[in-house]
Amino acid sequence: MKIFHWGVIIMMTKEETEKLKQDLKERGYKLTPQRRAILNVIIDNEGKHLSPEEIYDQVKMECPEIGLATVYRTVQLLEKMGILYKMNFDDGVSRYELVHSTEDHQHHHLICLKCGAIEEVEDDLLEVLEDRISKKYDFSIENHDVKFYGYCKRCK
Amino acid sequence: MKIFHWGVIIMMTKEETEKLKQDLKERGYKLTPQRRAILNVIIDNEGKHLSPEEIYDQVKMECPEIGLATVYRTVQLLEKMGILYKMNFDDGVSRYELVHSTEDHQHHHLICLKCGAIEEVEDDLLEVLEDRISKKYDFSIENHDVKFYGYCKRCK
DNA sequence: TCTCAATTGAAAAAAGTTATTTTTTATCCT
DNA sequence: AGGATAAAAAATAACTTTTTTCAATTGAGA
Ligand SMILES: [Mn+2]
Ligand SMILES: [Mn+2]
Ligand SMILES: [Zn+2]
Ligand SMILES: [Zn+2]
Repeated sequence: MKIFHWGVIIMMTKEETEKLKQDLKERGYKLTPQRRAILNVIIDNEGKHLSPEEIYDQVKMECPEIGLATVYRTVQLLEKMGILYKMNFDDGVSRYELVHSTEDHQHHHLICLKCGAIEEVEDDLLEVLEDRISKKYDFSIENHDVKFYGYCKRCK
Repeated sequence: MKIFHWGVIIMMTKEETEKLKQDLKERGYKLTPQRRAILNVIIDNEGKHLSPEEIYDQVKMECPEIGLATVYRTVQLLEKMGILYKMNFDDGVSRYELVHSTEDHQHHHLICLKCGAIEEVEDDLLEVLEDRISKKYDFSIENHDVKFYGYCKRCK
């Protein structure tokens, strides 16, 4: 297992790999080295929000012959399987992160207008607003996408 | 003034046109027929969220020789001036709407996962959440982008 | 009217993403 | 283990949206 100066690379355990293989099999998909490498990169970068290109750059270290199209195909597949969540921070690329199994709604993000840092918000706290919207607009809410733009502690 | 079956076209008044001309002049820009036509289309479609291509298609009725690049340039300019707000509904294009002068924060949107209808939410109701975030994360909030995904009254 | 910077339309380029084609491979079955 | 087969891969082309380039035009002011 490789060690980088900023910490240890986390990888899927044997059990997680088996679980993934099983999930894929149930839908008629295969577990390829490319797919494993891509998911490993995403797990290694938990907390970041990587674009396909960024994933590609990292995956090439493990798997230098991989193609960018394979990364695109894989993240789409993993999103369809509910393993990844696709996000848009209006910077011209799509970004992906692991779905946190503990949360039933997507968490919120704080985006610094100066340095671009993205911070995650633990609290949901939208129950009141969502209840009111459900009733007032007769709209059943399945999920949300909440971003706050402003200045982080370092920039304000 | 043209009348369509779904209503009357709203246009900038003389005063609004003068105000815009003044605003542009202050920044060294000109009020061209193309810019006026583009803004008129956006005003005519208040409540919708038009893409540059959609604006282009409509503007061509008034101004058939206009180029798509001019539409892109103009919406960018109007956004920079605080007249338009650029949004992203993850459908592959950017979309624009008039900034509502009455609201200090962008309003929320309800997006139907079945029919794609987009409805606007009047209530902000994020004060509690924003206060808490400001304190807990030491982050000063300037604006937000809040979307709720679910099923509208017709689709659920 | 003359000047000049701003703006335009057309075309090309860039950037991100998806589709196509051929080759390779993971999985299942004997 | 070996072979069949459907899925996935790489490579490449195509596509979509947006930006840039550039020569020609225009608007505002002197
Ligand atoms: Mn996140
Ligand atoms: Mn709106
Ligand atoms: Zn910052
Ligand atoms: Zn609907």
